[in-house]
Amino acid sequence: MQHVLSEQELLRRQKLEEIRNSGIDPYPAEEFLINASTVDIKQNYNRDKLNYKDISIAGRIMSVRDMGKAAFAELQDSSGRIQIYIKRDEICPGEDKSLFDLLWKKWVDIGDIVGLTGYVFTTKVGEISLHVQSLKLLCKSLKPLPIVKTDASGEAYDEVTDPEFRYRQRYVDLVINPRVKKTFELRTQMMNSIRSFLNEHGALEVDTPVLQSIPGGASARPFMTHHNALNIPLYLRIANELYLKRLIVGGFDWVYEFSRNFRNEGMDRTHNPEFTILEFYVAYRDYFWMMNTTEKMLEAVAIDLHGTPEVNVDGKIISFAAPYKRISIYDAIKEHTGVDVSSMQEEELRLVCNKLNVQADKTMGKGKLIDQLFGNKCEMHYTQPTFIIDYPVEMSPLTKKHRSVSGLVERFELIVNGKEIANAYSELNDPLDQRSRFEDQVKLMERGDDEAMFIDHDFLRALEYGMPPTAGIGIGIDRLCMLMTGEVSIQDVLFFPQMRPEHRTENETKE
RNA sequence: GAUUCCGUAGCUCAGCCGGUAGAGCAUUACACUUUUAAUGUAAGGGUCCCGGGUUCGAGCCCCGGCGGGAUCACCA
Repeated sequence: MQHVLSEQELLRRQKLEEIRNSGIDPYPAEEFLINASTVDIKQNYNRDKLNYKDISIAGRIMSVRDMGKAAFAELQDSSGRIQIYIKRDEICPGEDKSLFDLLWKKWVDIGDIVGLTGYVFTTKVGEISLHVQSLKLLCKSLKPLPIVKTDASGEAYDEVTDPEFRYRQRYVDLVINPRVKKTFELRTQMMNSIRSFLNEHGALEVDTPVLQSIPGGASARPFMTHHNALNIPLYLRIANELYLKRLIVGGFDWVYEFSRNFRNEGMDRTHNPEFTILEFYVAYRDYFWMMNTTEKMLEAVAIDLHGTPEVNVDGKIISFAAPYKRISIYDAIKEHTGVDVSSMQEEELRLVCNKLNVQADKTMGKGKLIDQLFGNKCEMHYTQPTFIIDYPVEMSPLTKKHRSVSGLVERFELIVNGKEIANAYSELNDPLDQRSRFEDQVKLMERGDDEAMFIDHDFLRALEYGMPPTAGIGIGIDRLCMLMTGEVSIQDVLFFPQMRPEHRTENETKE
C-alpha cells in the first residue's frame, strides 16, 4: 500500500536482508517462553531479589542508549516498560562478537520485538533493570515507530496527537501512548463490572439477531443489506429491544445483552455508526424499580473502577452515588424555558418551539416537538446524573401508559454531563394498545418521518400470548465509558472509530 | 449535510512582504562497558495533501477536490 518507501523504510528492508544472510530468522516460528512481566519485576524485585535470576521477557524495543561496548535500552511488554542493560562481553562471551556488534548495534531498531533472558539488578542511579544474558530477535519491524520521549518531570516530547493518525493506525497509538491502552483496559473492566452486577442479581446474558428483517425497538434510520439465498432485504439492528421482550414472553425473568447497534445517521464526538447498548429486561418490575437498580449499578461500577463513586470528566466532578435526582420532563421544560407545555397540543407546541428558536418542521408530531424542546433547552443543564421521567405517550410507542396520569407513559431517561446515557420504561404489554401505537407510527412515516417505527407483526403475536409486566432499559455503553474514563470523544473509547477510507491511487493499491 | 480551522522530513512543529525548504527528536557513520529526553563530532533525508489558475517566480495568493478537527443540524 506504500508506493514510495522512505529512507528509513528502505534501510530497515536492507537490514532485514542482512539479518537473513547472516543465518538469523527475523520472524522465527518457535515459541519464546516468558516467565515474568516488566510490571511484575518492577513491583516485586526489591522485596524478592532471589527469584529474579533466569528471567525471560519479551517485547518491543522503545529506545536505545548505546555506550560503545554496552548499551541501555527500554523494552515494552504488554504490562509496561523496563530498562535493559546489554554488555557485549556478556552476550558474546567467546571470540565472535557479531551478536552484539551486528545484530544489536546494526540491525535491531526501535520497534523491533525481541526476547531476552538475564537477571534483574539496580543501576547506580537506582533504576531496576534487566541485565541481559541472551538476546533473540522475534520480529523485525519495517516501519519507523514515532517515538514519544518523556523527561524526568513526565513531560512528553513529540507526542503523536494527530487524531487522524491515532484513529487510523490505532495499533501505533496503543504502542506509543500508554494512556490509550489504559482507557481500553478500563472499558473492558467496566463491561466486566456490569456483567458481574447483573449475573450476581440473577440475570442471564443472551444473544439475539443482528440481521433483522424488521428493524425495531428504536426510532432511527437503519443500514440495509440483502440476503442472497433468501433474496430478501435485511437490516442491521438499530436495537435489540423487541427480541429481548420475546424472551420475557418465553419465560425468562431477567435477560441482558450487550448489543452492537448500527444507525445510518450523522457522526460526531458522541455518535459512531456502530455503537454498543446494554439492554436488559426484568419481569414483574416497573420503571421505579429500574431507576433504583440503575443508580445502584452505576454507583457499583464507578466504585469498582475508581474506588469512589466520583469521576472527573472534563474538569467536572460527577458523582454516581445513588440516589439520583428525578424530575418530570414537563417540569424540566418549565424550569428551563418558563413555559408549561403539559397541556398543549401540536400547533401550540410548534409556536412555542418557533418562539424559542427550536427547529420544528411539519413532519414532527407532538412527541417529537416536546423531545426537541427538552433536547435543545434542557438536556445540557443536567451535569449530575438525573432521571427525567414521565414522557408524553406520543414519543414512546413501546411504553406502558402511566398508571395515574393520562397522556403520559412510565418512562425515564438518565442524563449525565448533559447527554442521555440511558432510556428505560415500564414495557407496554397490552397487545392491542401496542398495535395501535405501531399504527400511529405508520401515520408519522406517511407524514415523512423517516425514523418512525415499522409494524412488527411477529412481536405483536408474541405479546398476544402474554408478556408479564416488565421493566426494560437501554444504557449507552460507549457514552458511559466516556464518563468512566474521562474521555470527551466517542472515538477515544472505540478501538477503531469509523473513518472515511484512505485515498489510494492505482499504484499504491498494488504495493 | 452547513459553517469554520487545519494538512510542510518517520514524529512534533517553524517558515517573514510571493524570491532556490528550516529546527528538535528519529535515521546513518565514528567515539564511548551503569546511561536514562544519555553525550560528543559529522552526514543523509521533502510529490510543502491532490489538481488547476494568477505571476518572471507559489509552501505562501485565487478556484476546485481529498482527508481530518471543531461548531451546528440529525441522533444515542
